[in-house]
Amino acid sequence: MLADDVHEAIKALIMDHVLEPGARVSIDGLARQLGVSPTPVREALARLESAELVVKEPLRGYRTSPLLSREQLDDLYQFRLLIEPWAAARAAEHADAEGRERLEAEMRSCATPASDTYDSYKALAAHDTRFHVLVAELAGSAQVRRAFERTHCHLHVFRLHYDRGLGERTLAEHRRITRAVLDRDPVAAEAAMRGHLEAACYERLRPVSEEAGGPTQG
Amino acid sequence: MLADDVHEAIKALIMDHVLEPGARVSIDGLARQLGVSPTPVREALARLESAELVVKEPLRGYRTSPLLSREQLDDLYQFRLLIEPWAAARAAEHADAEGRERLEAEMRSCATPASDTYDSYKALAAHDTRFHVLVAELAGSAQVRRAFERTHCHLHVFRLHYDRGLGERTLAEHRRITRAVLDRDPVAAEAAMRGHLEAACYERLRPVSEEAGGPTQG
DNA sequence: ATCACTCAGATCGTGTAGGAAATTTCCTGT
DNA sequence: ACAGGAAATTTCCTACACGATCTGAGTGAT
Repeated sequence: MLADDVHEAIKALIMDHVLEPGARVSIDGLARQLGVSPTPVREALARLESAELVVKEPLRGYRTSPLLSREQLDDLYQFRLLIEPWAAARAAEHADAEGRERLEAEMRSCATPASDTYDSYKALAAHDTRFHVLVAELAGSAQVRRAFERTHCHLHVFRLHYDRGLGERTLAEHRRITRAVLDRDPVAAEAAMRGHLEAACYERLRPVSEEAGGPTQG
Repeated sequence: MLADDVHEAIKALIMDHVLEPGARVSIDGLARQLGVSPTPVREALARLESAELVVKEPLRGYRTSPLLSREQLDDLYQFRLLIEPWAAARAAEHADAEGRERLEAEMRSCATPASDTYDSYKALAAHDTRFHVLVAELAGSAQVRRAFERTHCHLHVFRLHYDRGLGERTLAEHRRITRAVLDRDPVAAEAAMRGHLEAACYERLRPVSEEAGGPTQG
């Protein structure tokens, strides 16, 4: 299916900063560049628009979504803090043997690359994406999983700064969440996920405003 | 923009049961029926696919999304219970004067029609949709609002049974939530929203399984 | 006689090519 | 330097061709 290939190609172009945030996406230009006719490009862009990866300006064409503002990133992490700790707790409660094995396999696949190359970073980011989706999946709630996926949070964070916040500490935090899930300890899983997100949030939002005391959720 | 009109037209067809759940959606058929060429129909269907209102089977066409199963409806309300009480609390904390006025206006617009006609039911359902979106909006979190809207929960519930669960009690519960928000009482707003959703949930899922005691969230 | 398989016609999704309308850009004239 | 207008680019839709899938009849086997 050509339209699907085009869809993936454009997503990759956005992911790799070839199409920068806010850049105009010419429908004919992409068609020529990819060697196809405009029709499948239109279909792909229509889907990307529903996913909010591009925005449409009638009679003027498409642009890639702009970078998240400070407030929007804050809001994004607030949302993640609302659903992901909950998902981690439910995963600890409900994950079956096959699910726990998948979680262990994901962690094994990322023993410790941690080189400083761009590719290494991308691999780690891909692991991070898979890990969080997997936790949402193990929670047994398709709604929560889809809600998480539709935030495209890794894409947004990646576009903002693809050099910060992922490293050995991320893996250590993932291991802690994994351990709690495997131990069937919902309280520990929830706390570990909350801590993981708050660490990433503070890391990325630094300097962070010192309004009131205590973390986002209390 | 023709594609936008087609998009809205198809959404309306789904909403009004003209296109039944799981029904095949012919691309050429719709084009003839709407008096346009297939291209804008394809674009509209691509967007509806991203919104999960239709599903695509490659080389075989589109179908409207199937009805929600009991488990999926349960999952949907679990998700609503996760985000909407939170949103109600944040709305009570953060809503400004203009927001509170909009909430009051929405409630005024629905004094008490409550006739038993189909149109009356549709009007009430539309109010219900607007009310819940408005609460999410007043919470100040675009992520939560979008996550809620993307569930299309009113569409799904409407398709399952468009005759149950909406009535004077719904309005009374909305009033209670509104009062708590206007009183800037987050705890009461959260509790009222939780009670509202649980009432709707139990009403719709009856007979409900009697696993353990107490409501969904504990 | 009934059932299963095969093959042909029809139907529909998919991609291409071309033309109309609108916007943007560039040039010219004041 | 600024306003007006025309050319060029681009979006958007239509019309058409190709290929795959589904439907039905017909044939053969059990």
